Amino acid sequence: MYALIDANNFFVSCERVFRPDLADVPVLVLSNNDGCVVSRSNEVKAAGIPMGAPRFQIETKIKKFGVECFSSNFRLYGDLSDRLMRLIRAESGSNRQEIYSIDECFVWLDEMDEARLSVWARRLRGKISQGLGLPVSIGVAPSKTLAKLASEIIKSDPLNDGTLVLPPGDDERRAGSVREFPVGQVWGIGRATGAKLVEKKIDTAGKFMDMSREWVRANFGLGAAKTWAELHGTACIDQLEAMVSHRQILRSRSFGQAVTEKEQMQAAVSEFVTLAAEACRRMGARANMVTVFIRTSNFAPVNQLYGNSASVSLPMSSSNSGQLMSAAMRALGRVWQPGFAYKKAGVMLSGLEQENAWQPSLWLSAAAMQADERQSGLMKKVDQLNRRYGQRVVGAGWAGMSHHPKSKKIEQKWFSRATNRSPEYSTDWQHLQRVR
DNA sequence: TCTGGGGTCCTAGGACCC
DNA sequence: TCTGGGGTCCTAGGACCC
Repeated sequence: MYALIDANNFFVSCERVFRPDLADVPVLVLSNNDGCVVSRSNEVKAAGIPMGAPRFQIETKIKKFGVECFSSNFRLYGDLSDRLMRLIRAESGSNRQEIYSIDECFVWLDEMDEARLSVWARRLRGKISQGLGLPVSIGVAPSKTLAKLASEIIKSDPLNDGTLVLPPGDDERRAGSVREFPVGQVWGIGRATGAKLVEKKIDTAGKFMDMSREWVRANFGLGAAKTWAELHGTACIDQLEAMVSHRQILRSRSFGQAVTEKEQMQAAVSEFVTLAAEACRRMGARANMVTVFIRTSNFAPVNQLYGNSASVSLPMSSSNSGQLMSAAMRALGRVWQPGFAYKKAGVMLSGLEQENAWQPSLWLSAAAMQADERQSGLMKKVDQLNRRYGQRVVGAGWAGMSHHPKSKKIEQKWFSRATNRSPEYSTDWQHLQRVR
């Protein structure tokens, strides 16, 4: 049996943990750069503000309903997520948890009777509420897709205790709320497949389940066929699927103001390289390819649209900020075109291999190997310093520096806008909540 | 008149998830 | 004026081999 534990309106709930005065106030959280809505309280949903709406299109509703708007505070959400996952792990045993996203995880359970499963779920939900103040929905079922569906059903029903168990082989129960569930909202059925199904008059999970598996496979591919089997109670999404090591690392941002100078773009790209390289080292990996992409606004007039990317392969894989940086700068040089107003850029590391199992080139000299080891040692020290004394005490290239290496001051136009970011209550001593 | 059978690898694009 | 930031997997088609 699988349990899915899913935090309700996660980012909004994180803000409310430290702002109990907002418990009954409509609250929303905006994406980076204060661009789009990424998390909504139930009141905001009820007010008809859709997920992903750009802020400037909903100004009147924000005023009308008195909506409290937060800029995103990912250090806060990340820290509360860590605490949530640790608490769940402590309650369910190690090796039984699979973290699926920042706000949800699966837990693998032994088969018990329905009543005991239900008690287990309610107890866990209570502990999370008491320990962290976060509301969660818990679905328990014989497949991940059904567990997820159960949590969705129960989340939208305010009159229950936030947990729902779908026991194996219980077709009677599934005949009700599961069968009526809109097919387009089933995990694994997205917009495109959902629309095609509805066109064929298959608009609920039940009608989808009534089709033959062969038909689903032939018309919608392997993914949809797996979803079909999972809905029928056959677990076929691999237990460890989400746990395999990462295949790529991407760091990108939309800019607060458009960037038109190459030096500005270099500063931004070097910041993204630094972030990506840190993430790479944190997961004990090395990369052998660096990709840089830059682009104008998607909403720019056609003759002012431009976007391009370039990749540079490294002679040997690396997690060294300096080496990745010089590769990224070469890639940027290939795609940079003057005369455009750039709104976004990013850096991707791929060809990842594990540090303890990386494949050096056959022609690599002993001296080069030694140099690589020295560089790795240097990076470890840099990471330690930054962890201990704060972000970017030590950096490479232009990362996070307000000055160009040639000491020419450059304005950091590309920094994201964040007009209403909450404090880092749980990760920064300076931001500790004051109790009066 | 007739035009094989069996593979691998890479890439771009689409679809999906949060 | 203003439109996010991460990821994964599958599929089709092209290029190549014998």
